[in-house]
Amino acid sequence: METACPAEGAPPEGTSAFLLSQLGALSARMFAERVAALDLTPPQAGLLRLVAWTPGQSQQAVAAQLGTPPSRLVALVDGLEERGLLARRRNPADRRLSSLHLTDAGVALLAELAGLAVSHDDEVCEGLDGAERAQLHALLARLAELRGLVPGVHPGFRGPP
Amino acid sequence: METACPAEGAPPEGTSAFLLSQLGALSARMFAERVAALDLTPPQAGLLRLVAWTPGQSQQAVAAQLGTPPSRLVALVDGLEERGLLARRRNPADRRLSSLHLTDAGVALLAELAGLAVSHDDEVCEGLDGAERAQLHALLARLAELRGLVPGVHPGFRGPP
DNA sequence: TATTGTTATACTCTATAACTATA
DNA sequence: TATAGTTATAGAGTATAACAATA
Repeated sequence: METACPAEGAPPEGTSAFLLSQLGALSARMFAERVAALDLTPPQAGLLRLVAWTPGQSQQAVAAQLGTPPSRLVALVDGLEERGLLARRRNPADRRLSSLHLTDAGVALLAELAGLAVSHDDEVCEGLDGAERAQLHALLARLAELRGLVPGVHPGFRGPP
Repeated sequence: METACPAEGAPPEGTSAFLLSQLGALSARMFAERVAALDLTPPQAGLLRLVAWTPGQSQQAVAAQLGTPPSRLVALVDGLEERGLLARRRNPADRRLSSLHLTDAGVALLAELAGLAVSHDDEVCEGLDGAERAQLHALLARLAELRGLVPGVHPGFRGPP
């Protein structure tokens, strides 16, 4: 597996960290292609997912969870609202706040997204048998938990500081 | 590990593909921070690495290997050349071609980069014991090979189509 | 005419900061 | 005055296409 490198002291390209970056980028690109078929970008899909998970939150709260500035949410929500997937509900008690909710169409699309995620995962793991997939998943889940990665928050967002 | 989701049909956020994207993005961000200490961007580091690996290639050839348009290389090479890390050598036989080579300073910096890559890998794998690290590395290497990922080509570049 | 490297331009994405409306 | 959402602006990074030099 190790190949000789003509330049003295060249960095090891085959580290797990490097492979993780490569495969992670590949997985993200493949996912982006798939959600594009649903006319969604990965950040839009991530927002949809988060709103489904914790409905009724304010845009500020959602932005904080995603680790993105609130201003970025505006265009994101706008796009999904225009397509009837997401809805802003003004809080009558404090009219500055608008809580986010999925519409029925949004829930339906989310179901499609779920199916897509399954086939995406299958494509990414293609070539590994069942036992190997379980091993890989266990190791990745361990690392993610150790690093405090928020489940469901897409890498398109930085995540909380 | 599985938590209930209030929205029907929410996509499984804990797939290996999703974890791979999350951890890959994290690893890439951590690497970017480390190379920033050497005043390099990840694409610059990737270019340095590739030139070390296959010195003397034309910019067109390097661009093709990285899967990036040749025009993008210009600024990249400019920056590294100004810092005395990389050198263009005009081919006297065909003066359109300029081959790329590392300078001594470039080789020295590459050695630093190698050390950095090792500690980066260690940081990414922190929390796993030796056996688990070996398992993880084997699985990732298998996947990378199956997907035809070019060793050493940084995710900052798309890679050959 | 074809090819290498370069420049010019435009586009996408994101963050920062100023603004409004409510409180 | 303080806060939620919005708008405006600017920056980084990249791709596309036009260009000049050389063959």
